[in-house]
Amino acid sequence: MTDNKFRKREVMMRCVPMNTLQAVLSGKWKFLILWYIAVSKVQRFGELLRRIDGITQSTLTKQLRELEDDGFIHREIYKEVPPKVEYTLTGLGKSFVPILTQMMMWSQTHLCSPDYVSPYTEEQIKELLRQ
Amino acid sequence: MTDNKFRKREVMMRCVPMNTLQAVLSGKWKFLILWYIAVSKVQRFGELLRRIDGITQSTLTKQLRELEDDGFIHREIYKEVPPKVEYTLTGLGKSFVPILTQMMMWSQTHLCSPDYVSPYTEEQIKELLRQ
DNA sequence: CGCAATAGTATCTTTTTTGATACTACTACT
DNA sequence: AGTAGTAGTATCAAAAAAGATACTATTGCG
Repeated sequence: MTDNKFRKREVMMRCVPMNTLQAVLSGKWKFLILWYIAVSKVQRFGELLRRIDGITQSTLTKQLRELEDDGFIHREIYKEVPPKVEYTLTGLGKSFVPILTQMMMWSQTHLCSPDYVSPYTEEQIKELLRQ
Repeated sequence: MTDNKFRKREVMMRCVPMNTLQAVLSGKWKFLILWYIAVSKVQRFGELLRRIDGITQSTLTKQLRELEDDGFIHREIYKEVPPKVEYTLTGLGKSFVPILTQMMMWSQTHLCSPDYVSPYTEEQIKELLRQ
């Protein structure tokens, strides 16, 4: 699976940037999943399922497949028992992290209550903005 | 309608930033609508309908109402015949424009074909990043 | 009078997305 | 032999989102 395979190829060809982005990352979970993978770098399926509040197993599976098909994440299967699968960001995925980080920060200051305390350290943020 | 009225208040109270943002701006059209309003600053209903490819009138109405309820846009009704309604960004909406702009630019370089030519001038981009 | 123009609303239907539930495979451990 | 643990799949159901269609109001114009 390379960074150049997209589910919605037609959209990409005559690309209108916002339309394409919207087509690829719309839905209820995509940003959240990318964010959780970005923050902890490597994620196993079960851990994502536990962390992302409210998502079901089948939905998570589908969303991860789509993100993989669209080139945002890589799925590494370890031939172990019990099974182990790790999800990591691809180059494309990593390049999107600074935007996710800014979205998180924007939401923090504009949507969350004023006394909200960020769970992320400044160093963490800096790193997320860099990658 | 102020910047502090949200459709999904419960989400905001115990705010987990990415969750809240996702809850408020998910769906197939929100980013696109905000983007079109941001780029041309003031928009009439019919113009948005013509510009946003594939959206239907009833869907556009619904999405605009939600964006209004969530404090991103302002709806100005002119008591004229035929009717005239203009949509503009609120303070909250404007504060989100730099992120939209970066999303657009990211999509341009990472999703669109390499020979894609941006329809936006550098000055326009600069201004969009500032506001 | 009949029509155009604009921004809708009100219903109903379809499509898409998400969820619930049950099931599988493999191995180690008790 | 039965159970736990992981990452699923398969099927069906429900909910949410989006779309189609018909309708409204107002006024100026021919």
